Amino acid sequence: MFASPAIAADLNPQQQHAVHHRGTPLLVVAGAGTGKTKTLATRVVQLIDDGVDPQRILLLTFTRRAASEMLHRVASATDDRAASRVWGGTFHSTANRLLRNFGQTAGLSPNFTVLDQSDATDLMGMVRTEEGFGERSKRFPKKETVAGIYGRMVNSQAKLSEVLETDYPWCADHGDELKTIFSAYTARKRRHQVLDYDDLLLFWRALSAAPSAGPAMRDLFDHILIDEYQDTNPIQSDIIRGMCRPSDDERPTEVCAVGDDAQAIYGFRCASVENMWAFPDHFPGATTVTLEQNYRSTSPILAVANAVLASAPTTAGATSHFTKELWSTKTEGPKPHLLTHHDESAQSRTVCENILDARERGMDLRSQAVLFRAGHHSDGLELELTRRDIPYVKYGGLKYLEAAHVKDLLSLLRILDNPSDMLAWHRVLSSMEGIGPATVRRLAEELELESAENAPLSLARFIDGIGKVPAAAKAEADELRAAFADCIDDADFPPAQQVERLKPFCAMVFPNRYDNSTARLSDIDQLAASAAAYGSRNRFLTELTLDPPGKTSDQAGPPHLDDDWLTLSTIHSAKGGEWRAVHVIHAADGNIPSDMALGDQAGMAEELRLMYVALTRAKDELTVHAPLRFHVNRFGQDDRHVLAQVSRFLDPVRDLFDEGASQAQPSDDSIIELDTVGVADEVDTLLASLWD
DNA sequence: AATATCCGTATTTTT
DNA sequence: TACGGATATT
Repeated sequence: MFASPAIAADLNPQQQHAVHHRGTPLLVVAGAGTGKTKTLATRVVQLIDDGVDPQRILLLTFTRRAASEMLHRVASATDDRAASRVWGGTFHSTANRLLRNFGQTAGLSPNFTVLDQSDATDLMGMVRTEEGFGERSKRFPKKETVAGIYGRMVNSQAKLSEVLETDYPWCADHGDELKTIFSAYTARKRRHQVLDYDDLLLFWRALSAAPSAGPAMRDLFDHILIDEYQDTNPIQSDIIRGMCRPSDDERPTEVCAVGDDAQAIYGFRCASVENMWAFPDHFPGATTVTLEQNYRSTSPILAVANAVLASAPTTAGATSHFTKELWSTKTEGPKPHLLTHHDESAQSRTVCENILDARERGMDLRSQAVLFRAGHHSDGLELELTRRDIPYVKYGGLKYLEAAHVKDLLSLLRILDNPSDMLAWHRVLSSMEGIGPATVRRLAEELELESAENAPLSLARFIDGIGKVPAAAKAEADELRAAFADCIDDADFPPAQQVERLKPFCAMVFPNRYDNSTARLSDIDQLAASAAAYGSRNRFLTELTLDPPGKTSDQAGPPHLDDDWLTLSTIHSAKGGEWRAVHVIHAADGNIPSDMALGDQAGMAEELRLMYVALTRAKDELTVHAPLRFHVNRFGQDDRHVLAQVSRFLDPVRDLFDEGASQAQPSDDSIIELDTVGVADEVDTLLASLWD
């Protein structure tokens, strides 16, 4: 029965079951650290071993990183070529791939452009202005809010009125205007051959349900495996069902979903655990396998994680339906530490010292991580790490792609790739000296940009010199026309060279736009370097939007230390990761749970699961930090503080921790800070006494 | 019509 | 801080 004993030899019986089960839909409930990745990868290996054609296997993961990690494992257990033929990737990247092939039937050009979230928001903003809801100061919702409403409506498949009522009550008066904007937004996307993230899923779902394309799409795969099923949304659930040949088919598609309802942390993206809970209903006859043996963490760490989860209210916002009690054979290990600190800087110093200390004990930086709720929570720590020359890489938070100058360059490429991409034209044209909204509008008319069929012609017209620009923009426009002319033929001019060719234009335009233009220009070189990996402009652009580099550029660290670095990560981006030593920082109430989630039951439950995810990343050593004082506002120079308390999720389980206050003395800085507060008050009182 | 300047306000998580 | 929006200036 076990064709490849070597492959599956070190799996436990439940894992074996998950690997070998055939014939009915399979749901694997896999607790944190229970070997989920290994099990899924082994199942793929086994399928290939059993003679399934690799390209008839679809493996859907949450991130591209997860997909490549899994396929890497498959590759090392089979021959590499088999692994590379498996369809692996995120829902969005798979949608992209399918739509490039099947999209024509739905009226999509094969080189449509994919808008990332901020592009989509900008487009929504443009439409909002055009429809006349921008100027008047009648407090119309901002473009971010409009985009937010739209996204929630689409992804949760709810009516606009419902979304307004439950999530945006203060916008309820603007229902009609929003409808106008949404339909204009949609029309515009279609006309210009651009898709936003949601469209990728919507088109995929629509195609799989279409009488013509549906059967062809369902015929592509015999096995569909989905990772992180608890974080799928209703559309994705529809897609899976739409892609499956039903159980009464001659050869039904075999589905295998893997997930952990205790780790659902993407509710804000309309993911709903209900998908996972409803799996047995959606797929009649489904078998459920539960993995409970944890191979990652020591028992004392699991004890804390289990206790946190168990303390969740079992009422409405139920945290886990699939009960499981994680256990480990790694019974030995220190109790987790819970450290309170005087303030953030004491926390930063303690974390650094603990990390260096662990390295002395032989734990290299790569097996240590610092996790936090929000991207900016690591700001203080990053300063301290830099000061101490500790190299690190940060995952999550602000992305390099969102930097304005990077978008500038990508817009240039996007025009070449899809000349009907108005958003890109808009950005590029208005970057030139003396060109504002009115001139852009006139240019768009002269170039006949509005009619999508003529788009390539419009680009040709621009290159030929059509489109009068103000004198101040003359040199810039000439350079742009020349650069476009050189780059227009994608076939024998690789994307990296196109980026290089477009750089002089950037060099002319950046100084007016940005104060640190040299630094920004050197980023363009970096972009050229990453473009070198791609054969075509369209591939490069699409990959970049669907799989943006998750890490922000690493700041600290002399080059000779580059082979060892510390990981900093948001908890969201840490999903699936594991490290020997984990520090969770800013575990104070208001941070975890985020105070934005207070007052909302479902939100609170999700924050708790977030804490659970953070705690279960640790293999051997876990330290949770809570600074008890922090600044009222992150920005201004004022030194007002508020007192915080240890996260409410940890408070009830404190006896499972070794507790301590930070050894770090308040720094000189903070002593001065403290005095200054008093001094300032004194001075103010004195001054006030002068005019009272 | 474009741009310079000032003011106020924000505060998550990501494909 | 840093960005968007509104107002003032060129």
